Amino acid sequence: MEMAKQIFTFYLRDEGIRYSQQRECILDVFLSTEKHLTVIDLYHLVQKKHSGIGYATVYRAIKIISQAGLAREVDFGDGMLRFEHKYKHEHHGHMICTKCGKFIEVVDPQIEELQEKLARKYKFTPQRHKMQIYGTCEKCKTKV
Amino acid sequence: MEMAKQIFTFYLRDEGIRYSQQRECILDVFLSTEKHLTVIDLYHLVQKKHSGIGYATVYRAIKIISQAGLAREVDFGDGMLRFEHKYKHEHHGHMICTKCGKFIEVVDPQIEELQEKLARKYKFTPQRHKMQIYGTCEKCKTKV
DNA sequence: TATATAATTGATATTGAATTTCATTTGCAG
DNA sequence: CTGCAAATGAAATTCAATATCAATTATATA
Ligand SMILES: [Mn+2]
Ligand SMILES: [Mn+2]
Ligand SMILES: [Zn+2]
Ligand SMILES: [Zn+2]
Repeated sequence: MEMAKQIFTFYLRDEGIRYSQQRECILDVFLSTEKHLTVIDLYHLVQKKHSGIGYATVYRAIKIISQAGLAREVDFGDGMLRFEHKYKHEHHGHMICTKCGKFIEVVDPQIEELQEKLARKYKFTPQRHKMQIYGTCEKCKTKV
Repeated sequence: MEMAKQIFTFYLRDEGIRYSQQRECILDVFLSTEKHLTVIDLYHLVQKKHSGIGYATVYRAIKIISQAGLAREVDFGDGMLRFEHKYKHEHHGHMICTKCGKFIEVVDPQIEELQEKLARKYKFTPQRHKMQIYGTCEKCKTKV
């Protein structure tokens, strides 16, 4: 079994949360894509495998998957929360095209370091951070 | 008249948007505080001066104030959009305490420069960007 | 393995901020 | 002034997030 599923199984056990086919299916579907999914997106994907699984179950499952450390919530400011992989995916920022919605994931150790430094300066204990650049991607730049 | 109000007046004229007592009052109230206000916050403050002004008018006015370049929308991820001053306030990130809600405004030219560099690297034309660090402030660190 | 029981599920209801609608009011050009 | 389009304020609508609840199901234990 892949490591991500192991982590999930152990998390369930540790927290006294029950295993269920629904939760396994939802995790499988989530792990099988690298997209930044909204709950509705994930629900539609899950429907293809098991049309009986309800929206509320998907909603609750992805929350648990997040708590288990396998997903990270990302907010692109468009009114819907998204979920992306967290396990074996290093922290990154996003550059989001305001025209086509496409985004680029960016990693910059220098920025990360400077952020740590800022936190130290203000005696702030950082837990998570967010870096987003909104603008126009190369393709959309040339469009009218 | 202060410059900010000038800018607003000219923006209204340029856009063919009418002047109104309500809009002026809402702008005055907004300019008179340095807080990060939600629409409801601003509405309550406006109520103290002119109790007849409705929520929808405040909502519409702060949007116009933003468009005029006097306010910036900030999203601390708690489900309510906030507005802060933009005019004569340099761009900054936020460190937000997840325990008490307090936040610290941080400016780091090095990070800004690195972000520009990242954008260039991906041929991305940046319009605005966001940097937020969530964690625990000095006071809350010691609490249970 | 059968049973008790507490967690989970799925349909549905609720919440709350954002946004829209619309009848009335008002700014302002002529 | 007057006419009329824009603005206002109350209320309605939207929609994602979250809660509710009766039916179902996983799992501990006898
Ligand atoms: Mn990502
Ligand atoms: Mn600020
Ligand atoms: Zn684009
Ligand atoms: Zn604090």
